[in-house]
Amino acid sequence: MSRNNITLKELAKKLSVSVSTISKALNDSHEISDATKKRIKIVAKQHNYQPNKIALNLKFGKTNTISVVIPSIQNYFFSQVLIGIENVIAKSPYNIIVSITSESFKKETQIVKTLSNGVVDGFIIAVAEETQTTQKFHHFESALANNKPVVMFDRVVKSIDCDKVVVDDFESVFNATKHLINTGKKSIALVSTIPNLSVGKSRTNGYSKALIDASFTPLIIENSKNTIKDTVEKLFLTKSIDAIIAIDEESSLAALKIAKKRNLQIPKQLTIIGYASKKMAENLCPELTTIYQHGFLIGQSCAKMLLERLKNKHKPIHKKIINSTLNIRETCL
Amino acid sequence: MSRNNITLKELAKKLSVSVSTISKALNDSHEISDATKKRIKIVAKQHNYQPNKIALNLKFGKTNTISVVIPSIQNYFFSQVLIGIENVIAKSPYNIIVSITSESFKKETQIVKTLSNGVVDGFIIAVAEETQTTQKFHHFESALANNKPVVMFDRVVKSIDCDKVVVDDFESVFNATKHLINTGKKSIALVSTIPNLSVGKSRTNGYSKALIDASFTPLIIENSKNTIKDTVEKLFLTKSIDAIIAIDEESSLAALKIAKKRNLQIPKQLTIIGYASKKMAENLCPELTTIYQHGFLIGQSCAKMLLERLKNKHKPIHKKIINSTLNIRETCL
DNA sequence: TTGAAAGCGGTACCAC
DNA sequence: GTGGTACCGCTTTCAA
Repeated sequence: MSRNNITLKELAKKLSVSVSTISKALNDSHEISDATKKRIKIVAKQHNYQPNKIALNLKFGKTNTISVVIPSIQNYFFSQVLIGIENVIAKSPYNIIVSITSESFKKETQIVKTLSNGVVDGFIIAVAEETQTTQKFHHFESALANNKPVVMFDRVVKSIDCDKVVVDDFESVFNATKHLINTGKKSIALVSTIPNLSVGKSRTNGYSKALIDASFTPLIIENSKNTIKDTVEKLFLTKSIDAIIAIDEESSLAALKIAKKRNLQIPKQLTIIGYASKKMAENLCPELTTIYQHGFLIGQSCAKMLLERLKNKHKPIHKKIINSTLNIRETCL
Repeated sequence: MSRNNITLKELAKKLSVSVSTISKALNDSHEISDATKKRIKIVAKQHNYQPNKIALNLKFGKTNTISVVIPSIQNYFFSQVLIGIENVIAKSPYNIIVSITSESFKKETQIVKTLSNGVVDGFIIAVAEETQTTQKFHHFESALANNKPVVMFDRVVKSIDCDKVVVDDFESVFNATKHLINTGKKSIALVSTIPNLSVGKSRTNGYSKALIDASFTPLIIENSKNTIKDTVEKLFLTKSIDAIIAIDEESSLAALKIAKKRNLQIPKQLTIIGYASKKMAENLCPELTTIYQHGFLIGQSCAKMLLERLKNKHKPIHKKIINSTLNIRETCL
């Protein structure tokens, strides 16, 4: 295990020429004679010279790196988005660094503040749950003030003036609920473990609106991921339900699991529409009807928007909406 | 949207003191009077001064950042490991940047080479599939030569002399197969979509050894993720099988799906042992018996090893083995 | 065609 | 207690 990379200075000494000559030669400047270029390049290769990125970053005040900040990596949606971002950025001169907040406000602020100070050129962010509950957004303002553009997706902050890519959460759940009503369901419950998230609220609102429009009373079951199964079990004991909208993966799995445990016939006695990855949905039994959010597309859009913004800081702020689709599978007819 | 962060120099001008005074004051040097410190700190806070990380990195020749390179983020195992790494690193002064190779050799070399040049202080890597097939490892050697320690996990390279954390792939599949033999299974097939991976080979070898030890003939079904279902279907048509060992998630899901399609009674007519995330395994029906790899622990071990190595470059190379456990669920008695 | 030197944004040694 | 300056590794302008 040897020392750090060889530097220009060391090469210069070895070759008895100046540092600037080396630099120019390696960058194929016309100022340098072909002979010297050749001589220098050979020695550089011998020593496996690689320019120090950090020095370049400092020199040019940019790093060609963008930061992707997501609350969790265990979440199929966020990993889909990440792949979409990757897909676009890989074709650009930029690199990605991914950070995970674990839904923590403190981690999020720390990450954003650290990376703002010269480490990255811009951000793609889905806001942590804790940040959405505390409603403290100073770190985003500071990044923007610092000339680091931000693109928010899915979990966005209304009051922050930046590019955004969002899902039609309200509409998609509204439509799904209407679909259930139209197929004759009389008692539709909503199950959620994400009441604190903006997306959870929008989805719940969409559900409520559809029910109220049809003169039904909303029945909203909210609880933590740990206790949601028990809560669903209680629901079945106390109410007679013929359909469930589960607005996150945990809720969806809990609803299906408990329904099966109680030997309910699906979808005959109970219809379920939920959220889950394609892989999960297709391997459950019965296969789960889902509201599919096109994470890959969302990621692509975020990346494109950020690249645009990095090119042109002054174009107007844009908010893009990506529509979800209802993927009908066995739990729903 | 204003300019970049304010610099020490600009602060110095505003306050009519020297740059060094500002720097010392903000770093609470005893050389500076309390009055001046106060004055400077107030103005610094007003202007939201944050030291430029890149300048510090260049100055000190280290970045307090470590790179985690994984082949895929869609893979439950790698995300488990990532959480484990996060868990340890979060308590250290280091930051993590995550990069995804998508199993591509080219991406992997690009990532490692780019980050080696001053961007990170060390690596935690699971080698890409393509790298394992091409058997080109120069980028790792170059990182090590560059004084950037590397910890490999799961997908490791024998010939590279670095710290490693591996799973007992051979033994765990050997034991699982023996378990099946001991419970009276006569015709045990192995299904795989990862014949090119070192871990796939080890698992398959473990299976073969157990069968041969018991004087059975191995029956190995290998194919791509896209076509594995068809291959399994053919298997059922041509052979009479009473147990399957599926050594990756795709294979496991395919085996279960096709078995159900053919109305085989599980585990009565067909026993299945596979690989899958806990969440997936518990929500399949019947629930899947899995070989569980303790990804979180593996991640923690990797992180601890790298931190140790960064502290002490000269301690002997270490290879740690994390044993898997067989999580018995409904597909196996 | 080559080299000297300034500068990117900090820190720290050494004078004063 | 405060300020000047060299240095980290590189690029680039300007002079030779």
